[in-house]
Amino acid sequence: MTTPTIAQLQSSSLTHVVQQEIERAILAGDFAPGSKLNEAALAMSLGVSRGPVREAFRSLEEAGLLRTEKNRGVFVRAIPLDEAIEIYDLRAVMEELAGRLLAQNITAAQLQELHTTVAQMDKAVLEKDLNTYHQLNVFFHERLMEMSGNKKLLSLYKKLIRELSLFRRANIGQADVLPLSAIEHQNIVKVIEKRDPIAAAKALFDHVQESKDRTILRHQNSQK
Amino acid sequence: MTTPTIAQLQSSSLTHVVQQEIERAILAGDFAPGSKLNEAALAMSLGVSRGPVREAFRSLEEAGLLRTEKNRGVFVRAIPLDEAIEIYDLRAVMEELAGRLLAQNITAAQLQELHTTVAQMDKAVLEKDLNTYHQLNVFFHERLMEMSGNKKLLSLYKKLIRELSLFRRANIGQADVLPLSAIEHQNIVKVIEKRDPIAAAKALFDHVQESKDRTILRHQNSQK
DNA sequence: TTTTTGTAGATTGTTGACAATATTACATTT
DNA sequence: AAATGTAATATTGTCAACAATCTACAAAAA
Repeated sequence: MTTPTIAQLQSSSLTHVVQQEIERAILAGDFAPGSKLNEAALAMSLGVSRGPVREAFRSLEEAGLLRTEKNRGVFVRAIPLDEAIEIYDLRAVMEELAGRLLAQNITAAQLQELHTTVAQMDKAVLEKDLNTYHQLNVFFHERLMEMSGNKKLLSLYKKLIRELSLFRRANIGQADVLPLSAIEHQNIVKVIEKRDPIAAAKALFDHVQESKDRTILRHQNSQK
Repeated sequence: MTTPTIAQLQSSSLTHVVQQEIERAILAGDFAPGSKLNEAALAMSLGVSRGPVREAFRSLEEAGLLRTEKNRGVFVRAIPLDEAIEIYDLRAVMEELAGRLLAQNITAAQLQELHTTVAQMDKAVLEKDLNTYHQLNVFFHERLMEMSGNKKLLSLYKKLIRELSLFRRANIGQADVLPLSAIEHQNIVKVIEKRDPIAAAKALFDHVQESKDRTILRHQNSQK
């Protein structure tokens, strides 16, 4: 059992706990995009009154995870392809910025960490372990954002990724593209290590564009 | 007196109205950054109960305009210089993206509108009308984002601008830089009109960097 | 049969009361 | 005079009840 620190106790009002739990459930797929969330039922199942649930709803609505229809209720947002593409374009310039900053400021220890992560990804490719690869991929990019030192960039990036996860199967890679993706990651670390801001920015920008194109293709195939 | 349309009535729960009102008050400077907002007093002055006020607080907290301390209350956020710089860097790549998209997709009518706005800005410069220039400047950039066609880009941009307005005096330009700023705007429209995505992206990126540098300088001067 | 209308039930919107926590003012001690 | 402890007050956190609105379904009319 973990003993919460004072800071944790301070920050966790019921509203906050409820918000975290709903967010977790949405991201885990327990609440499917488009589905309706019943205030009273949710409050009951969490053992709280409707107040904190409503407050959590307002937060998650502003965060883009829920959508409210007056007098009808709140629904898990479903991200259409159009919006997913918009998010990818935004993500591309954000990662571009991170790459430029990193090529200028990254430390040796941070570079070492990136190398380790990329090596683990290569291993996952060899073992055709899709789940592990996906987790490492998410971690790699989030870590890049974090290492950039721009906290606003990181928080906005995480917000966009959360929303993107509401686009159906956006994150489920296909086995055949794993080797390609892995090579791109190797290249990203390489140009950052070279301290080449322009190349690093381009490598990350192109990498996200590739992801976007693959997502669009996959979507078109699954439609017909 | 304005009679609200049906659509407005539909969308406006008390929570939403309260949220809009608090946001307006913050942006108008009625609630200064760092100041505490009293739930009960605010509810009373708006003629509603505390519930909707609390829900509005949660939205505005997620939007980055308020900050909550458990059992102590909510405060208007004060953006430190560090964070303002981070926001400028993010804004730069977002406007860069908008410029690239616009150079490829802008219509003749939209170009005409930009020319009109820039002409009005030139007029404001001649008349040394700081307020009008500032308003036109905000409008010009927001309109660029809107014309880019990326709705996510627009909404995120507006969110960042709102937060930036909590950085003290960030938006109050100085008379002597108006001509410089105006020329930059002329150049932005020119390269978009040329349908040169790379030049348009660069022009907008550089323009935001200039704003950032001016803001930092102004901050340093006012500190000492 | 199809459409309309009306009613019962369920769900959300709002409120005021109560509990928990923090702040303030003041007395007491060092 | 400063520091500490304590009671009084004010403020936030949570809850449950009531009001307003929507939904579903059945009955009536076309």
